[in-house]
Amino acid sequence: MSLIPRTSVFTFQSSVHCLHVLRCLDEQRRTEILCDVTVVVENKSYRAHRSVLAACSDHFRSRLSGHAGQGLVITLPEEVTVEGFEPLLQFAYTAKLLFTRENIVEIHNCAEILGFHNLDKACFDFLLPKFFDHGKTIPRIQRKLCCKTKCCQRKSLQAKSQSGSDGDEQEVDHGDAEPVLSQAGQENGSARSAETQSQNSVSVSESPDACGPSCPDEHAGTGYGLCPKYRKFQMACGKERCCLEDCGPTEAAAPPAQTSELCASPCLPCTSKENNNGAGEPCPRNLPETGGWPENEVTPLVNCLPCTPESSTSTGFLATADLSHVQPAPTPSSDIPDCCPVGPVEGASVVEGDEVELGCGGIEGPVNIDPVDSALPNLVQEGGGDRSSVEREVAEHLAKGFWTDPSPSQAESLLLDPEGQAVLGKAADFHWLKHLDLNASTGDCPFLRDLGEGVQLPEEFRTGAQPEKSPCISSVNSGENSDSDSEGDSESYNSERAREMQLPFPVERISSLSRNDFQHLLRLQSLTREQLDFVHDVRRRSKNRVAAQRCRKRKQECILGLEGEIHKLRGEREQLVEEREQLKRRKVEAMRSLSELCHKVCSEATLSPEQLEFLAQFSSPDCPIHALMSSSPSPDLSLRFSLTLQDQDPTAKSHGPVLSFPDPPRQPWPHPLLNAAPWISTAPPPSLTSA
DNA sequence: ACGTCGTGTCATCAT
DNA sequence: GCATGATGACACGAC
Repeated sequence: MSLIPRTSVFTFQSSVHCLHVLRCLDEQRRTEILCDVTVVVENKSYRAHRSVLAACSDHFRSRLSGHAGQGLVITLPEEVTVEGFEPLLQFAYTAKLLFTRENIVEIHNCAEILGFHNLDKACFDFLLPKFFDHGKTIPRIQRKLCCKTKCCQRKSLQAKSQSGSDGDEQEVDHGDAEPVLSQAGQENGSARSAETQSQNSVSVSESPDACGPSCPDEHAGTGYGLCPKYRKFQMACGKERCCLEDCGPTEAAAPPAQTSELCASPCLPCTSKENNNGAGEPCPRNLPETGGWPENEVTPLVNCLPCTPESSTSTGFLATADLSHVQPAPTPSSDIPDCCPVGPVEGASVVEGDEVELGCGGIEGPVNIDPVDSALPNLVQEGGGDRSSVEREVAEHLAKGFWTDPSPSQAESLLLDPEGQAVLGKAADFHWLKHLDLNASTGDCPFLRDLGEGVQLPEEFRTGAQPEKSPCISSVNSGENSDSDSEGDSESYNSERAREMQLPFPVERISSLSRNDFQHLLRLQSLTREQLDFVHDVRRRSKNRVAAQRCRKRKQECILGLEGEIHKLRGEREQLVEEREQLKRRKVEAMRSLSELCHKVCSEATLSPEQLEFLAQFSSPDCPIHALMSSSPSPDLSLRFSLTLQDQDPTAKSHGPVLSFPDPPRQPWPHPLLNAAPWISTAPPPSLTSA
């Protein structure tokens, strides 16, 4: 069927669509298993499940209620067209709405006629003006931010870390240049084909937390699904897994709740079964009723790609559009005001069919999206030729906006290199988002609105001075919400892995249990070798993480303690220095007093030579005693007492000479002078008594 | 572009 | 021998 030649896909988050159920139902619908109703639209009939239709549409619910049996045929009103109904039917089963500028109105009408739930009116209110307002015919696709920084980190980490060292892994996991879709094709070689066919789809999940850190699909296709933090371990253990495992059968087998936890949005991972549909076939889930999307038509997004900028934007878009002829061009964004970004949209999956008119501002430049030739490597490789500014813009986005290094060479290498593609997502420069008309409030944007009340467009965007980053993406990539990413990242990743391995107990117990309890738990559970390895590794990392935190805390406390001790010692030192200066001042004062006393004694009393000599020991040179001593020398005393003047301290020089005993007096105590100097204390000095 | 900081992980050793 | 804790070293992202 001619399905939406120029298509955009918006993936709406809806709790109604249980991913798992949807997956199964859509599979059944396509294979007409358990289909109990036939819907006739115009001249076409569609097999479906009445329960699904009734759940999604008031019209169907009213018409199906009270009817039983398998042969029920419902003919829709004439107002309902195939063009409008098919996307709605697809939406009912996949929660993905594929629309184009041409059919968006038709879809809107059909949705209103059929009373489709979960197609927020605001979506149309938001989309329609974007497509048709201002007299512009350029569909504007609002991007919704979805992925979390950790996703980006992980991918970029993997991209980085795996560069050069994970060649094998890359070959296995990201051998296909199309990361977005690789998830769908990891099970077998045919998956690659599916990816190739799906390359013209841009997938973006709609919920910020739709694809959290643990979103397995983020790894899909890229093969960078491994949490970089564990890459070494994973590599060592040979556990490298691509989305094959992350988004593959294991996840499909996961309970819906878990699946939705991984990807809350209806980004349904392709199951292995789906992927086994055959080479060259896109994921059946994403296929229209005809069994596959026409080559030039849209392939719905793939699962949770949008988790990360890489997947959601760069890779997603890269995968979608055949930009092989598009070259990065220095086309200023300003040159194309209100240009609709071609890139993938967070919260909305943009699937570009072939000949998608991306022209903006009157410039209509079809971007030929060949599902077959739209391999990424061609993106920048080939020359430009005649390309519209839009194409150049797209190329610029790809070349500059999606990776850090805008240099074409590196961009090319990135495109050519699977690991490089993961790096694409690392880029936070979504400058092309400036073309979005984001003047509308977040409330007007159903995708932004889904992000929660806390999401606010930056002032630049509200005022028109739009920065390089998309408000939707910026909040995700800016790391604003990544405060608790680290641990949450690990835990979510472990949880994801635990689900993949179908661990019979919650991963939280691995690290929370005591040693005995943990071993007891392992004894109770008959785990496979892989599960045991995983469990032990999780426990080891968890313990070590806590130990490292303790260690660092102790180290930090030790540093703080040492700093405090240094501060304290410095204070003590200053106090001691001050005390020393004070003692020096007192000493000088004492010497001055003594000299004065000497002057007084010499002037008032008549002393014998012995008395003079004794006093001279404790007097300064300027004391008259010295003058008297020189006039009447006493050889005996001079022998017994050597009076020396010396500087005891460099600082003491300024205070004058100080008398001291170079040697302890050998004369036995009491000194004979004591009799001559009775005012002197009879208490022997300690030095003398000890001697 | 570069340095710093925080964190997780791994390897190693000690208990 | 194994589990666990401590710690240095490394990688990585964020700033």
